[in-house]
Amino acid sequence: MNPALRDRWLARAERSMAEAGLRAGAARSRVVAVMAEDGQCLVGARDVVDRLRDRGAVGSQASVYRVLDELTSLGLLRRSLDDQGLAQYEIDDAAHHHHHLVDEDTGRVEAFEDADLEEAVIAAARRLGIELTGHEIVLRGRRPS
Amino acid sequence: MNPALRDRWLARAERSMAEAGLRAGAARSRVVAVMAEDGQCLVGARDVVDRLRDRGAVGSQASVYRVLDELTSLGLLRRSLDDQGLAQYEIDDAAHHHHHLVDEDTGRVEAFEDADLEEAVIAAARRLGIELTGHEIVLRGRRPS
DNA sequence: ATTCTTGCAAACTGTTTGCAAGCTC
DNA sequence: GAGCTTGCAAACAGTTTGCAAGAAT
Repeated sequence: MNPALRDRWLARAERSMAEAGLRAGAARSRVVAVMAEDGQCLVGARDVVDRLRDRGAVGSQASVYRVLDELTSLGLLRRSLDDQGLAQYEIDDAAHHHHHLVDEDTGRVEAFEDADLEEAVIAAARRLGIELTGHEIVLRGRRPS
Repeated sequence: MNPALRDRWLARAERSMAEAGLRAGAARSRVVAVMAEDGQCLVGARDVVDRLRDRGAVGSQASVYRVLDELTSLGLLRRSLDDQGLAQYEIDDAAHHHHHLVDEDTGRVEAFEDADLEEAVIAAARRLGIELTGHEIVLRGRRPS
């Protein structure tokens, strides 16, 4: 977990929520706090629910899902689905552009950045004659032991 | 739709199914036929169901889902999920390695191949120190009009 | 004749929604 | 005090599964 990123995002989140007229209710505050810490790479919506319920911090999963959805609409989170169709979220931060690496052995997902790969994507888009608006890359593999 | 690919896949499908002791029931045959034609790029499971039901070719969606799942287990199809978590399938053919390009305007998905991009992926995996077992790339963009 | 396949309907699971009570500003 | 938030429970949708009737070999 990257503390600088966490704080930057928290600051932005607070600003965005205030601007949108959203109040600091219990569920919302807790979800934001969890995402700032654990949402720097993909977290399952279910995991967020469980983490908050274990702590007794949030009463219902509906609230968690609702807040995650809201934060996504505000551009604070990015939503995706895992292989099984379960919702996952991660912080949406312009300066933290990254892709995902899935370990075939453990199933664990981690983030990576690679400037050359980015350039290759841009070059490919040019060859295809499209104006690129986004892209996602998932690498699957194993770490040699 | 590429007829050569269709025929190659149909032949392989027939062989694999026979080897597995699967019989040529109505539902299975129809699903295979549809996938050979329309499954060269991602098709929604639901679309397959609808297409076959409109034709009166298959009585229940359960059969379609079952067959799609079977074909995936046999390595004949590859399964994924769209943005909304709906199941999608496409032909799994070694010689037809491709990625996907999503048109931001229409939402339509099409396949593309790009050798340089493939190399960039391999190079990135090497830099990351992983043994690559697979990868997926989704490009989003729009075609300049 | 035997075994696989199909269709039906019910079950399942994660996610979403309606509503009344509670809390924030 | 007004109106946003929350929690509960019920609804939802796509997908999966159990089972009895119907085919394929």
